[in-house]
Amino acid sequence: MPELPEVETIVRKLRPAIVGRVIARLEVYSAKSFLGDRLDLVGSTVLDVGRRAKMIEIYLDRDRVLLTHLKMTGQYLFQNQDQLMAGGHPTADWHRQLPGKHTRVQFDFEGGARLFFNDQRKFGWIKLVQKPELPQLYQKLGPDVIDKKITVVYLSEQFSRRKMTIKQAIMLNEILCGVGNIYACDSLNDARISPLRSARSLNPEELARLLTSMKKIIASAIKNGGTTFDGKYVDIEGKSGNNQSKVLVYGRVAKSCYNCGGIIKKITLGGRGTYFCSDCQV
DNA sequence: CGGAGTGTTAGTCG
DNA sequence: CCGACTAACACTCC
Repeated sequence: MPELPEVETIVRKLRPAIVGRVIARLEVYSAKSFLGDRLDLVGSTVLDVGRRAKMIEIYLDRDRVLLTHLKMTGQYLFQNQDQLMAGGHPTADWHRQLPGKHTRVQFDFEGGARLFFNDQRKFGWIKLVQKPELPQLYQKLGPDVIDKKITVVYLSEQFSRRKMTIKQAIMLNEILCGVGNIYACDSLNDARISPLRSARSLNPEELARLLTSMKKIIASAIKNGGTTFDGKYVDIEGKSGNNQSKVLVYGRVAKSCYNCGGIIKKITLGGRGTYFCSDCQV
């Protein structure tokens, strides 16, 4: 269930794996997982792989883009048959049967490599769109949290009109993209700000602290290859990330806060589990 | 067995 | 405009 660091990790591994490959076959096992007209996809070449917010962009020839949102349980898994036949090492998930129970879409490339879109809960999707449609599709999205456009002045202006809590506000995609539940909780802990504060109540000094924390937490999670709980996020080889050992508060209810030793509490905000330390987060 | 919870986000309704 | 709530779905945990 990827947030920005997990999606970014997938994109970085997917790019060298599939750029230049030609789609030889497409199999859709779950109709609702593939949106758009998929005629003429066979024979298309992958030109590049990118990311916007938590979406993966697979650029094809003829100005087409396969846009993917992994939502809660989506995964891309890549297997390279020709490398195996040439004596390469099996990938980490080689024990995994692919296509499997949760495989919703399968791409076969010329030469034998295959890309699987697995998604247990079927919230995720792959959508075939035309490149010129992208700006329209992204219209309601704020800048990525790591974008230079996100400044204290920008956040202050955006939050001033909102009555919601600061935690809900930093997860709102129309303001800024890429901060999901884990990193929202952790950023607030790092910045020593309570998730229960109203967004408009933060002063510029607190906003600056929060912004620094969000960027730091996200960058560190990318460096660590993302956070894996229960195997729900894995990279394209089926491998878990390494950031779970670095998590500050998410999922650590009743454990002690690394800042101050206080006991971490769990509450619900906007229907999402929210972990924080009421001793040092004020 | 029933109910709650899960890393997302659109949509609806007041 | 805003915010509260729900649905989409499958599975695990208590």
